[in-house]
Amino acid sequence: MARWEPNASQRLTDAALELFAERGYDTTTVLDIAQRAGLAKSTFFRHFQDKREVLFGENALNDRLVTAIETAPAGAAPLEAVACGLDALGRDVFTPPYRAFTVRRRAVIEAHPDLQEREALKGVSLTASMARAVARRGVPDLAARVAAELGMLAFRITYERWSDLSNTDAFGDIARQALGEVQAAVPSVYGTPPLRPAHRRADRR
Amino acid sequence: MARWEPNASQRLTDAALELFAERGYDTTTVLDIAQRAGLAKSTFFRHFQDKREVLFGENALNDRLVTAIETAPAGAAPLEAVACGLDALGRDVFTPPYRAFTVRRRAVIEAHPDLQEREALKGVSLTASMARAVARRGVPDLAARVAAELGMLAFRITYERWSDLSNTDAFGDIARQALGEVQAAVPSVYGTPPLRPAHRRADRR
DNA sequence: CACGGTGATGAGACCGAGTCTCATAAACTG
DNA sequence: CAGTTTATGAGACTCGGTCTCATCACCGTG
Repeated sequence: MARWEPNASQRLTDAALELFAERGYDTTTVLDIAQRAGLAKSTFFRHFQDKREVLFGENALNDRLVTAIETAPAGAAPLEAVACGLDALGRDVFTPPYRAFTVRRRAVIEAHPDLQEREALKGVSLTASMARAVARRGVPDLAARVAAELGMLAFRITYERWSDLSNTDAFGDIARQALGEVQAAVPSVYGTPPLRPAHRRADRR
Repeated sequence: MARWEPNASQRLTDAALELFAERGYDTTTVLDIAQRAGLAKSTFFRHFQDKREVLFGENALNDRLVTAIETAPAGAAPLEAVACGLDALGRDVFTPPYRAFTVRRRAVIEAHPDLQEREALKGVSLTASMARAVARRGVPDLAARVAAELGMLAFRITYERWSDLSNTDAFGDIARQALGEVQAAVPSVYGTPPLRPAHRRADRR
Protein backbone atom coordinates (compact mmCIF):
# COMPACT_ATOMS: atom_id res chain seq x y z
CA MET A 1 0.00 0.00 0.00
CA ALA A 2 2.37 2.65 1.22
CA ARG A 3 5.01 3.53 -1.34
CA TRP A 4 7.02 6.56 -0.36
CA GLU A 5 7.37 6.97 3.34
CA PRO A 6 5.08 4.36 4.79
CA ASN A 7 2.13 4.93 7.11
CA ALA A 8 1.22 8.42 6.03
CA SER A 9 -2.19 8.16 7.68
CA GLN A 10 -0.69 6.89 10.90
CA ARG A 11 1.89 9.66 10.92
CA LEU A 12 -0.83 12.24 10.40
CA THR A 13 -2.91 10.81 13.22
CA ASP A 14 0.06 10.74 15.57
CA ALA A 15 1.04 14.29 14.68
CA ALA A 16 -2.51 15.50 15.14
CA LEU A 17 -2.89 13.82 18.51
CA GLU A 18 0.37 15.32 19.73
CA LEU A 19 -0.44 18.81 18.52
CA PHE A 20 -4.01 18.75 19.82
CA ALA A 21 -2.71 17.65 23.21
CA GLU A 22 0.06 20.23 23.24
CA ARG A 23 -1.65 23.30 21.87
CA GLY A 24 -5.33 22.51 21.68
CA TYR A 25 -7.56 21.60 18.78
CA ASP A 26 -8.38 24.98 17.36
CA THR A 27 -4.98 26.54 17.70
CA THR A 28 -3.64 23.69 15.58
CA THR A 29 -4.06 24.10 11.82
CA VAL A 30 -4.21 21.31 9.32
CA LEU A 31 -1.03 22.75 7.87
CA ASP A 32 0.68 22.29 11.23
CA ILE A 33 -0.36 18.65 11.35
CA ALA A 34 0.73 17.94 7.81
CA GLN A 35 4.09 19.58 8.28
CA ARG A 36 4.84 17.69 11.47
CA ALA A 37 4.04 14.52 9.57
CA GLY A 38 6.32 15.65 6.76
CA LEU A 39 3.46 16.08 4.29
CA ALA A 40 1.57 18.83 2.55
CA LYS A 41 -1.81 20.20 3.53
CA SER A 42 -3.48 18.80 0.44
CA THR A 43 -2.15 15.36 1.29
CA PHE A 44 -3.87 15.53 4.65
CA PHE A 45 -7.23 15.81 2.93
CA ARG A 46 -6.45 12.85 0.73
CA HIS A 47 -6.19 10.72 3.85
CA PHE A 48 -8.97 12.22 5.92
CA GLN A 49 -12.29 13.72 5.01
CA ASP A 50 -11.81 16.65 7.36
CA LYS A 51 -9.80 17.87 10.32
CA ARG A 52 -11.86 15.99 12.87
CA GLU A 53 -11.73 12.68 11.11
CA VAL A 54 -8.01 12.36 11.74
CA LEU A 55 -8.94 11.05 15.19
CA PHE A 56 -11.74 8.78 13.98
CA GLY A 57 -10.25 7.25 10.86
CA GLU A 58 -9.74 3.71 12.04
CA ASN A 59 -13.28 2.56 11.83
CA ALA A 60 -12.73 -1.15 12.28
CA LEU A 61 -15.14 -0.82 15.21
CA ASN A 62 -18.22 -0.98 13.07
CA ASP A 63 -17.26 -4.00 11.02
CA ARG A 64 -15.94 -6.08 13.89
CA LEU A 65 -18.97 -5.39 16.00
CA VAL A 66 -21.43 -6.18 13.24
CA THR A 67 -19.85 -9.41 12.11
CA ALA A 68 -19.39 -10.61 15.68
CA ILE A 69 -23.05 -9.96 16.44
CA GLU A 70 -24.17 -11.71 13.30
CA THR A 71 -22.01 -14.75 13.92
CA ALA A 72 -22.91 -15.11 17.59
CA PRO A 73 -24.36 -18.51 18.56
CA ALA A 74 -27.78 -19.00 17.02
CA GLY A 75 -29.54 -19.53 20.33
CA ALA A 76 -28.07 -16.45 21.99
CA ALA A 77 -30.44 -13.78 23.23
CA PRO A 78 -30.09 -10.29 21.72
CA LEU A 79 -28.01 -8.93 24.58
CA GLU A 80 -25.88 -12.06 24.48
CA ALA A 81 -25.12 -11.39 20.84
CA VAL A 82 -24.22 -7.83 21.71
CA ALA A 83 -21.93 -9.14 24.42
CA CYS A 84 -20.19 -11.29 21.82
CA GLY A 85 -19.71 -8.14 19.77
CA LEU A 86 -18.05 -6.37 22.68
CA ASP A 87 -15.86 -9.41 23.24
CA ALA A 88 -14.71 -9.12 19.66
CA LEU A 89 -13.81 -5.49 20.18
CA GLY A 90 -11.73 -6.47 23.17
CA ARG A 91 -9.98 -9.10 21.07
CA ASP A 92 -9.34 -7.11 17.91
CA VAL A 93 -9.52 -3.40 18.66
CA PHE A 94 -9.20 -2.41 22.28
CA THR A 95 -6.08 -4.42 22.96
CA PRO A 96 -3.46 -3.51 25.56
CA PRO A 97 -0.91 -2.02 23.12
CA TYR A 98 -3.62 0.24 21.72
CA ARG A 99 -4.65 1.44 25.11
CA ALA A 100 -2.29 4.34 25.70
CA PHE A 101 -3.22 5.85 22.37
CA THR A 102 -6.91 5.49 23.13
CA VAL A 103 -6.56 7.19 26.47
CA ARG A 104 -4.80 10.22 25.00
CA ARG A 105 -7.28 10.35 22.14
CA ARG A 106 -10.16 10.29 24.57
CA ALA A 107 -8.75 13.17 26.59
CA VAL A 108 -8.32 15.28 23.46
CA ILE A 109 -11.84 14.58 22.26
CA GLU A 110 -13.34 15.52 25.59
CA ALA A 111 -11.55 18.83 25.42
CA HIS A 112 -13.24 20.12 22.28
CA PRO A 113 -16.91 20.28 21.25
CA ASP A 114 -16.17 19.77 17.55
CA LEU A 115 -14.62 16.42 18.33
CA GLN A 116 -17.39 15.52 20.72
CA GLU A 117 -19.85 16.20 17.96
CA ARG A 118 -18.08 13.85 15.61
CA GLU A 119 -17.97 11.22 18.33
CA ALA A 120 -21.68 11.63 18.91
CA LEU A 121 -22.31 10.96 15.25
CA LYS A 122 -20.08 7.90 15.30
CA GLY A 123 -21.97 6.65 18.33
CA VAL A 124 -25.35 7.05 16.67
CA SER A 125 -24.07 5.35 13.56
CA LEU A 126 -22.62 2.51 15.59
CA THR A 127 -25.85 2.04 17.48
CA ALA A 128 -27.79 1.86 14.25
CA SER A 129 -25.36 -0.70 12.85
CA MET A 130 -25.70 -2.82 15.98
CA ALA A 131 -29.48 -2.67 15.81
CA ARG A 132 -29.45 -3.78 12.18
CA ALA A 133 -27.06 -6.61 12.99
CA VAL A 134 -29.23 -7.81 15.83
CA ALA A 135 -32.33 -7.54 13.67
CA ARG A 136 -30.59 -9.65 11.04
CA ARG A 137 -30.55 -12.42 13.63
CA GLY A 138 -34.32 -12.55 13.43
CA VAL A 139 -35.01 -10.30 16.39
CA PRO A 140 -37.99 -7.96 15.98
CA ASP A 141 -37.02 -4.45 15.06
CA LEU A 142 -37.89 -2.69 18.28
CA ALA A 143 -36.27 -5.34 20.46
CA ALA A 144 -33.16 -5.07 18.32
CA ARG A 145 -33.05 -1.32 18.84
CA VAL A 146 -33.47 -1.74 22.58
CA ALA A 147 -30.66 -4.27 22.66
CA ALA A 148 -28.45 -1.93 20.66
CA GLU A 149 -29.15 1.01 22.96
CA LEU A 150 -28.45 -1.00 26.09
CA GLY A 151 -25.38 -2.43 24.42
CA MET A 152 -24.12 1.02 23.55
CA LEU A 153 -24.65 2.17 27.11
CA ALA A 154 -22.59 -0.77 28.31
CA PHE A 155 -20.00 0.00 25.66
CA ARG A 156 -19.65 3.60 26.77
CA ILE A 157 -19.29 2.54 30.39
CA THR A 158 -16.73 -0.04 29.38
CA TYR A 159 -14.79 2.42 27.28
CA GLU A 160 -14.75 4.88 30.12
CA ARG A 161 -13.47 2.34 32.62
CA TRP A 162 -10.94 0.91 30.21
CA SER A 163 -9.60 4.41 29.68
CA ASP A 164 -8.84 4.63 33.38
CA LEU A 165 -5.23 3.58 33.58
CA SER A 166 -5.59 2.36 37.14
CA ASN A 167 -7.91 -0.33 35.81
CA THR A 168 -5.85 -3.14 34.32
CA ASP A 169 -8.68 -5.49 33.39
CA ALA A 170 -9.14 -6.58 29.82
CA PHE A 171 -11.73 -4.78 27.75
CA GLY A 172 -13.83 -7.88 27.30
CA ASP A 173 -14.03 -8.55 31.02
CA ILE A 174 -15.01 -4.97 31.77
CA ALA A 175 -17.63 -5.17 29.06
CA ARG A 176 -19.20 -8.32 30.48
CA GLN A 177 -19.28 -6.69 33.89
CA ALA A 178 -20.85 -3.51 32.53
CA LEU A 179 -23.46 -5.39 30.55
CA GLY A 180 -24.38 -7.32 33.67
CA GLU A 181 -24.81 -4.11 35.62
CA VAL A 182 -26.94 -2.54 32.91
CA GLN A 183 -29.08 -5.64 32.71
CA ALA A 184 -29.48 -5.67 36.48
CA ALA A 185 -30.49 -2.01 36.50
CA VAL A 186 -33.23 -2.39 33.92
CA PRO A 187 -36.01 -3.82 36.10
CA SER A 188 -35.77 -0.93 38.54
CA VAL A 189 -36.58 1.46 35.74
CA TYR A 190 -40.21 0.64 35.38
CA GLY A 191 -42.57 0.72 38.23
CA THR A 192 -42.27 -1.41 41.28
CA PRO A 193 -41.07 0.31 44.40
CA PRO A 194 -41.48 4.07 44.20
CA LEU A 195 -38.41 4.93 46.21
CA ARG A 196 -35.26 3.02 46.83
CA PRO A 197 -36.40 -0.01 48.80
CA ALA A 198 -34.40 -0.49 51.92
CA HIS A 199 -35.06 -4.21 51.90
CA ARG A 200 -33.42 -4.77 48.51
CA ARG A 201 -29.72 -5.45 48.44
CA ALA A 202 -27.52 -2.98 46.61
CA ASP A 203 -25.71 -4.33 43.57
CA ARG A 204 -22.06 -5.23 43.61
CA ARG A 205 -20.52 -1.99 42.41
CA MET B 1 -36.50 42.94 22.46
CA ALA B 2 -36.76 43.41 18.76
CA ARG B 3 -36.25 46.98 17.66
CA TRP B 4 -35.79 47.25 13.92
CA GLU B 5 -37.58 44.59 12.00
CA PRO B 6 -38.79 42.11 14.58
CA ASN B 7 -38.00 38.40 14.75
CA ALA B 8 -34.62 38.47 13.10
CA SER B 9 -33.78 35.00 14.36
CA GLN B 10 -37.08 33.63 13.14
CA ARG B 11 -36.63 35.23 9.74
CA LEU B 12 -33.17 33.73 9.47
CA THR B 13 -34.43 30.29 10.39
CA ASP B 14 -37.28 30.51 7.90
CA ALA B 15 -34.98 31.73 5.15
CA ALA B 16 -32.48 28.98 5.88
CA LEU B 17 -35.11 26.25 5.87
CA GLU B 18 -36.49 27.48 2.55
CA LEU B 19 -33.11 27.72 0.90
CA PHE B 20 -31.88 24.39 2.23
CA ALA B 21 -35.03 22.76 0.91
CA GLU B 22 -34.83 24.51 -2.44
CA ARG B 23 -31.15 24.29 -3.26
CA GLY B 24 -29.58 22.01 -0.70
CA TYR B 25 -27.53 22.72 2.38
CA ASP B 26 -24.07 23.11 0.93
CA THR B 27 -25.06 25.08 -2.14
CA THR B 28 -26.60 27.65 0.19
CA THR B 29 -24.19 30.14 1.72
CA VAL B 30 -24.69 32.00 4.94
CA LEU B 31 -24.70 35.16 2.86
CA ASP B 32 -27.66 33.81 0.88
CA ILE B 33 -29.59 33.14 4.06
CA ALA B 34 -28.86 36.53 5.54
CA GLN B 35 -29.81 38.37 2.38
CA ARG B 36 -33.10 36.52 2.03
CA ALA B 37 -33.82 37.50 5.62
CA GLY B 38 -32.87 41.11 4.81
CA LEU B 39 -29.81 41.02 7.03
CA ALA B 40 -26.04 40.97 6.73
CA LYS B 41 -23.79 37.96 7.04
CA SER B 42 -22.28 39.22 10.27
CA THR B 43 -25.74 39.55 11.75
CA PHE B 44 -26.40 35.89 11.05
CA PHE B 45 -23.53 34.94 13.34
CA ARG B 46 -24.83 37.19 16.07
CA HIS B 47 -27.97 35.09 16.18
CA PHE B 48 -26.50 31.64 15.61
CA GLN B 49 -23.25 30.08 16.61
CA ASP B 50 -22.73 28.56 13.17
CA LYS B 51 -24.50 27.66 9.96
CA ARG B 52 -25.94 24.42 11.31
CA GLU B 53 -27.32 25.94 14.46
CA VAL B 54 -29.87 27.94 12.51
CA LEU B 55 -32.01 24.79 12.47
CA PHE B 56 -31.39 23.92 16.12
CA GLY B 57 -31.65 27.25 17.83
CA GLU B 58 -34.89 26.79 19.72
CA ASN B 59 -33.60 24.65 22.47
CA ALA B 60 -36.59 24.77 24.75
CA LEU B 61 -36.56 20.98 24.50
CA ASN B 62 -33.89 20.53 27.11
CA ASP B 63 -35.40 22.79 29.75
CA ARG B 64 -38.95 21.57 29.38
CA LEU B 65 -37.92 17.97 29.52
CA VAL B 66 -35.70 18.41 32.55
CA THR B 67 -38.15 20.40 34.63
CA ALA B 68 -41.01 18.08 33.77
CA ILE B 69 -38.97 15.06 34.82
CA GLU B 70 -37.92 16.71 38.05
CA THR B 71 -41.44 17.77 38.94
CA ALA B 72 -43.07 14.45 38.11
CA PRO B 73 -45.06 12.87 40.96
CA ALA B 74 -42.76 11.77 43.76
CA GLY B 75 -43.85 8.15 43.58
CA ALA B 76 -43.41 7.79 39.85
CA ALA B 77 -40.97 5.22 38.55
CA PRO B 78 -38.05 6.46 36.43
CA LEU B 79 -39.75 5.67 33.13
CA GLU B 80 -42.93 7.26 34.42
CA ALA B 81 -41.05 10.45 35.08
CA VAL B 82 -39.60 10.30 31.60
CA ALA B 83 -43.11 9.84 30.24
CA CYS B 84 -44.14 13.00 32.06
CA GLY B 85 -41.28 14.75 30.34
CA LEU B 86 -42.48 13.63 26.94
CA ASP B 87 -45.99 14.75 27.84
CA ALA B 88 -44.60 18.19 28.55
CA LEU B 89 -42.92 18.28 25.17
CA GLY B 90 -46.23 17.47 23.55
CA ARG B 91 -47.86 20.27 25.51
CA ASP B 92 -45.27 23.00 25.04
CA VAL B 93 -43.08 22.22 22.05
CA PHE B 94 -44.45 19.70 19.62
CA THR B 95 -47.82 21.32 19.22
CA PRO B 96 -49.99 21.11 16.08
CA PRO B 97 -49.12 24.58 14.70
CA TYR B 98 -45.42 23.76 15.00
CA ARG B 99 -45.79 20.50 13.20
CA ALA B 100 -45.44 21.55 9.56
CA PHE B 101 -42.23 23.38 10.36
CA THR B 102 -40.86 20.37 12.18
CA VAL B 103 -41.61 18.06 9.31
CA ARG B 104 -39.79 20.24 6.78
CA ARG B 105 -36.90 20.72 9.18
CA ARG B 106 -36.62 16.99 9.66
CA ALA B 107 -36.47 16.35 5.93
CA VAL B 108 -33.72 18.91 5.47
CA ILE B 109 -31.67 17.48 8.32
CA GLU B 110 -31.91 13.97 6.97
CA ALA B 111 -30.58 15.20 3.64
CA HIS B 112 -27.21 16.37 4.90
CA PRO B 113 -24.58 14.71 7.11
CA ASP B 114 -23.45 17.98 8.70
CA LEU B 115 -26.93 18.52 10.05
CA GLN B 116 -27.25 14.90 11.12
CA GLU B 117 -24.04 15.32 13.05
CA ARG B 118 -25.39 18.32 14.90
CA GLU B 119 -28.58 16.44 15.64
CA ALA B 120 -26.59 13.52 16.99
CA LEU B 121 -24.82 15.86 19.38
CA LYS B 122 -28.10 17.38 20.51
CA GLY B 123 -29.44 13.90 21.11
CA VAL B 124 -26.49 12.88 23.24
CA SER B 125 -26.74 16.09 25.20
CA LEU B 126 -30.46 15.64 25.70
CA THR B 127 -29.97 12.07 26.89
CA ALA B 128 -27.39 13.20 29.41
CA SER B 129 -29.71 15.93 30.67
CA MET B 130 -32.53 13.44 31.07
CA ALA B 131 -30.29 11.04 32.96
CA ARG B 132 -29.20 13.78 35.33
CA ALA B 133 -32.79 14.87 35.86
CA VAL B 134 -33.88 11.32 36.66
CA ALA B 135 -30.90 10.86 38.97
CA ARG B 136 -31.91 14.02 40.80
CA ARG B 137 -35.12 12.20 41.73
CA GLY B 138 -33.07 9.82 43.85
CA VAL B 139 -32.68 7.12 41.23
CA PRO B 140 -29.29 5.39 41.21
CA ASP B 141 -26.99 6.63 38.48
CA LEU B 142 -26.99 3.60 36.23
CA ALA B 143 -30.74 3.14 36.42
CA ALA B 144 -31.16 6.79 35.55
CA ARG B 145 -28.99 6.37 32.48
CA VAL B 146 -30.96 3.30 31.41
CA ALA B 147 -34.21 5.20 31.83
CA ALA B 148 -32.83 8.08 29.81
CA GLU B 149 -31.67 5.81 26.99
CA LEU B 150 -34.99 4.01 26.79
CA GLY B 151 -36.77 7.35 26.99
CA MET B 152 -34.70 8.75 24.15
CA LEU B 153 -35.46 5.69 22.06
CA ALA B 154 -39.15 6.25 22.66
CA PHE B 155 -38.70 9.93 21.91
CA ARG B 156 -37.05 9.24 18.57
CA ILE B 157 -39.79 6.79 17.62
CA THR B 158 -42.39 9.34 18.66
CA TYR B 159 -40.74 12.14 16.75
CA GLU B 160 -40.57 9.96 13.67
CA ARG B 161 -44.24 9.01 13.85
CA TRP B 162 -45.33 12.53 14.65
CA SER B 163 -43.46 13.73 11.57
CA ASP B 164 -45.61 11.47 9.44
CA LEU B 165 -48.36 13.76 8.30
CA SER B 166 -50.82 10.90 7.86
CA ASN B 167 -50.66 10.43 11.62
CA THR B 168 -52.88 12.99 13.31
CA ASP B 169 -52.45 11.87 16.90
CA ALA B 170 -51.11 14.25 19.50
CA PHE B 171 -47.44 14.01 20.35
CA GLY B 172 -48.13 13.05 23.93
CA ASP B 173 -50.36 10.16 22.93
CA ILE B 174 -47.84 8.84 20.46
CA ALA B 175 -45.15 9.13 23.11
CA ARG B 176 -47.13 7.11 25.64
CA GLN B 177 -47.74 4.48 23.01
CA ALA B 178 -44.08 4.33 22.02
CA LEU B 179 -42.91 4.14 25.61
CA GLY B 180 -45.28 1.25 26.18
CA GLU B 181 -43.90 -0.57 23.17
CA VAL B 182 -40.30 -0.03 24.25
CA GLN B 183 -41.10 -1.21 27.71
CA ALA B 184 -42.83 -4.29 26.35
CA ALA B 185 -39.87 -5.10 24.13
CA VAL B 186 -37.31 -4.98 26.91
CA PRO B 187 -37.82 -8.41 28.48
CA SER B 188 -37.28 -10.17 25.17
CA VAL B 189 -33.83 -8.68 25.01
CA TYR B 190 -32.16 -10.81 27.65
CA GLY B 191 -32.71 -14.52 27.49
CA THR B 192 -31.98 -15.60 31.01
CA PRO B 193 -32.65 -12.77 33.40
CA PRO B 194 -30.23 -13.02 36.29
CA LEU B 195 -32.14 -10.81 38.66
CA ARG B 196 -35.63 -10.50 37.29
CA PRO B 197 -37.86 -11.61 40.16
CA ALA B 198 -40.74 -13.64 38.79
CA HIS B 199 -42.64 -13.39 42.05
CA ARG B 200 -42.80 -9.60 41.88
CA ARG B 201 -45.94 -8.03 40.48
CA ALA B 202 -45.73 -5.98 37.33
CA ASP B 203 -46.46 -2.28 37.67
CA ARG B 204 -49.73 -0.60 36.84
CA ARG B 205 -49.57 0.11 33.12
C1' DC C 1 -36.48 69.28 21.45
C1' DA C 2 -31.78 68.33 21.83
C1' DC C 3 -28.59 65.11 23.67
C1' DG C 4 -26.23 61.09 25.07
C1' DG C 5 -26.53 56.12 26.02
C1' DT C 6 -27.61 51.54 24.53
C1' DG C 7 -28.12 47.84 21.55
C1' DA C 8 -28.88 45.75 17.09
C1' DT C 9 -27.06 46.04 12.76
C1' DG C 10 -23.77 46.73 8.46
C1' DA C 11 -19.31 46.66 6.19
C1' DG C 12 -15.34 44.59 5.45
C1' DA C 13 -10.73 42.74 6.66
C1' DC C 14 -8.90 38.51 8.02
C1' DC C 15 -7.75 33.40 8.95
C1' DG C 16 -8.34 28.70 8.33
C1' DA C 17 -11.06 24.60 6.51
C1' DG C 18 -11.93 22.24 2.56
C1' DT C 19 -12.02 21.76 -2.81
C1' DC C 20 -9.92 21.57 -7.05
C1' DT C 21 -6.50 21.48 -10.71
C1' DC C 22 -2.14 20.74 -12.47
C1' DA C 23 2.56 19.29 -12.07
C1' DT C 24 6.04 15.91 -10.28
C1' DA C 25 8.39 12.01 -8.87
C1' DA C 26 8.41 7.47 -7.10
C1' DA C 27 6.95 2.77 -7.88
C1' DC C 28 5.03 -0.90 -10.67
C1' DT C 29 4.64 -3.25 -15.43
C1' DG C 30 6.71 -5.48 -19.09
C1' DC D 1 14.42 1.25 -20.48
C1' DA D 2 9.69 3.14 -21.68
C1' DG D 3 5.02 3.77 -20.24
C1' DT D 4 1.65 3.72 -16.71
C1' DT D 5 0.08 4.20 -12.20
C1' DT D 6 -0.17 6.44 -7.81
C1' DA D 7 0.97 9.17 -3.87
C1' DT D 8 2.31 13.50 -3.31
C1' DG D 9 3.31 18.88 -3.67
C1' DA D 10 1.95 23.50 -4.90
C1' DG D 11 -1.16 26.87 -5.05
C1' DA D 12 -5.48 29.19 -6.39
C1' DC D 13 -10.09 29.54 -4.84
C1' DT D 14 -14.68 29.56 -2.07
C1' DC D 15 -16.87 29.79 2.09
C1' DG D 16 -17.45 29.40 7.20
C1' DG D 17 -16.49 31.90 11.12
C1' DT D 18 -14.12 35.81 13.91
C1' DC D 19 -13.21 40.36 14.79
C1' DT D 20 -13.24 45.39 14.62
C1' DC D 21 -15.21 49.62 13.69
C1' DA D 22 -18.82 52.51 12.06
C1' DT D 23 -23.82 53.45 11.86
C1' DC D 24 -28.43 53.98 13.02
C1' DA D 25 -32.67 53.25 15.61
C1' DC D 26 -34.77 53.66 19.99
C1' DC D 27 -35.04 55.35 24.72
C1' DG D 28 -34.49 58.19 28.48
C1' DT D 29 -33.46 62.55 30.54
C1' DG D 30 -33.12 67.49 31.07
